[in-house]
Formats: sequence, structure tokens, C-alpha cells
Amino acid sequence: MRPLFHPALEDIKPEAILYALSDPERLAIFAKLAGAGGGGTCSALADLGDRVIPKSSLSNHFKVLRESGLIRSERQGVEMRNQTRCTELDERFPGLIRAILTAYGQLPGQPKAD
Amino acid sequence: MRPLFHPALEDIKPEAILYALSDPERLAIFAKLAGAGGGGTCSALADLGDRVIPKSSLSNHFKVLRESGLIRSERQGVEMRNQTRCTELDERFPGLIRAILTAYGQLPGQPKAD
DNA sequence: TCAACAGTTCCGAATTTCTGAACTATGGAA
DNA sequence: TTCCATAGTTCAGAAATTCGGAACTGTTGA
Repeated sequence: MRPLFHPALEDIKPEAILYALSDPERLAIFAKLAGAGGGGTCSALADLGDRVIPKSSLSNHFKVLRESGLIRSERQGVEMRNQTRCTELDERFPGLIRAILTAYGQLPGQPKAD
Repeated sequence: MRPLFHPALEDIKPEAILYALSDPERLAIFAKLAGAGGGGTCSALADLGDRVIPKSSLSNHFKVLRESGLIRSERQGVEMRNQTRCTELDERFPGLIRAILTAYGQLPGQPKAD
């Protein structure tokens, strides 16, 4: 298993963020993570309600989110804890994450569209 | 030549916007259009400095931007005038476009977005 | 040592993107 | 009108990307 790559804050590219969140499944995962606060595991986030994401696809979604700089993943025993990098990100790209979550209507604490 | 399709404001999907702007060439084109104010033509936006985009690719980029709701295109004689739909978009997705352009404008070596 | 579990990697199939070449639409000149 | 030049679109095959089942890796507990 290769070590997990996380870009430094200054290496994060807005295109990568937009790309990562342009996929509704990834966005749903990210929004859940942003809402949940605590570090969600992969399998805990696999169920989208209308469909269960295959685990190889899930793993890839997390990789895209991680390598774009949106989340931090850390192995904890047998599972993986994931958390958003929202605070850092807001420093580098002010308002971006919030505006995206608002656009999708999934900003934590707002009436949800799902 | 098929008539140009522009989605109604309420039909614009955030994932389509993020997808359209997740491509660095399209983002550069959109940023130039947003900065220029006036309606830029396709060929006027083809030169990215480091590379000239082939015109079939350019045409496709404009189609993606148009059908995602980011720009409006209108034939004017032999050429095509393109303008952003920023004002409308800000109503539907407050702060989104500005946050993206700001984020993009912060990359080293990029022209400042506004 | 072994089994169970969480997640990753591999790899072939399906889908999407890219771009040169051919084509269409418009305007101007003869 | 006819012809040409220009701006952009469409087509189609090649290249690249994405998807997901199956096999694999790393960790824990028995």
C-alpha cells in the first residue's frame, strides 16, 4: 500500500478542487464529511441513499478528494479517518468551499436538497 | 448549424459549472471573458500564451461553457460574441463565480481576476 | 497462525475527450 | 449573382480517462 499523498496548502489548485467536486458522488461524500465534523470512514460514507458506491470506486473518490487537497486521510487501526481541510482551504481560497456547498444546497445547517 | 442552446437560469446545475471550470483552458477563457467585459470572440481567446488551442477544441470549450450556463453566445455577422452570465449566476449561486475567479487569480503568474 | 474486515490496487470494458479534416454560414468584392 | 475569405461547427477515429469486479494488502482479535 503506497503512502497517502496530501498536497501542501500552497500547492492546492482550484481546478483540482472544482474537478473533485464536480462529481455529485464526491460532492455528497465531501458534504457529509463537512457536516459530520468527525472523521468519517470510507464505508460509513458509501451509502448515498439511492445507490451504494462500489468500494473500489469509493476508494478512488477518496483519493481524488485527498489529492486535490479537500480532505486529509489517516489510517487509524483497520480503518481510515477522513476529515475536511475546510479551515486551511478557506484561508487560501476565501469563500470558495462555502459557496460551492451553498450552491449545492448542502451547506451544513441549511435546509438540505437531498 | 444547430441553434445555440442556453439553459434557463433555474436549470443551471452547480456540477456543470464546476465541471466546466475544472478545465484550466476553459477557466482561463472564462476568466479572460469575465475580465474583458465586452464580448470576446472565439479566436480572440484562443491564445493562452503557452499554447494555441486548436479551433475544434476551442469550439467545444465554448459549447461546454455555454451549455453549463456560464456564458451567452450570439452570432454577430461572421463571428460569435460571447459574454459571461455572471450577474444572473450570482443571483442563483451567490458568491460562487467570484470565489472561483478570485481563487484562480491567486495562482502565481495568473492575471488577476475581478 | 488464522480469519475477518477496511480499504487499495489491478486491469479490462465503457465512456469521454481531443483534434485534424471536412463542412456551414456570413459578408464583401467583382 | 457568383466567388472567395473568414469564423466557427461538426464529424470521426485515436488517445486518455473513468468505472468497478476480483485479487490483494495491512491490521486486529481470537
